[in-house]
Amino acid sequence: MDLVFKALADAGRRQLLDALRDRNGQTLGELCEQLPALTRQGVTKHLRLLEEAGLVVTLRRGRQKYHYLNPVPINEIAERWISNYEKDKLRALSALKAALEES
Amino acid sequence: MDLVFKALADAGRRQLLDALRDRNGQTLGELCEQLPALTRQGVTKHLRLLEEAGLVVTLRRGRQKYHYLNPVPINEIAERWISNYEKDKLRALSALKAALEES
DNA sequence: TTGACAGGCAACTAAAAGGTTGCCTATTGT
DNA sequence: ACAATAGGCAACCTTTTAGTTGCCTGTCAA
Repeated sequence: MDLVFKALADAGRRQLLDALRDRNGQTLGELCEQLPALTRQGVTKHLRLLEEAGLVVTLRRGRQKYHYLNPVPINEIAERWISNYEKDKLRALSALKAALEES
Repeated sequence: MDLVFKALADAGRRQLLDALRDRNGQTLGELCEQLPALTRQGVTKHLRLLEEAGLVVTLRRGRQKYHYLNPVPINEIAERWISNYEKDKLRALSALKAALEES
């Protein structure tokens, strides 16, 4: 769990998660194209952390490595924090927000 | 939003949030008792980050400072990640499963 | 009004994290 | 077979972050 929070703490890694959300199963090279600010090795490091945190699952095939988003740990965060922290109030809040946006 | 992730990345800060969840409105001194591993100044630093992230709201009265948990940013995380990721969750999982089974 | 209590500020140290360069391995296509 | 492609590993540098110590400010109560 600690690893998940650490992994989410970096903007570059969140960007990688976003990239995988937009298109799942990308290779390292493809992901690098979407983070031009970093070198390939930099991206590799981020992906390793994401993988260790269980947020990304990889599949090596031939000389490419495909990366897949695993949403389960994020879901677990929600379970922990949201359910603990005034779930009722928040439900009321988002209900109110939805109601307001509806009109 | 970046600050929220950074703030949540540290185990000590999450511990502080837990302490406030268990009993809201604690003073710095009270919070220090629950983190005996840290000095008062260390706890102060953590609380400042939590406050900057909007996760904790404070109220100074006399010589004490009361700390209150603000669950809204955590809810926003959930809104962002869960709603986005949850939506794709089944698709991602089945894509992953299909990819794994293909080989 | 003075001492004790609650907390704040600043400088410093140590450890961790982000990022790079350079080189190595394995796979694929010609 | 060999050149090109996809990625991995390790050493290194730099910045950030966690934590400390030391001292200062404001408030309350005797």
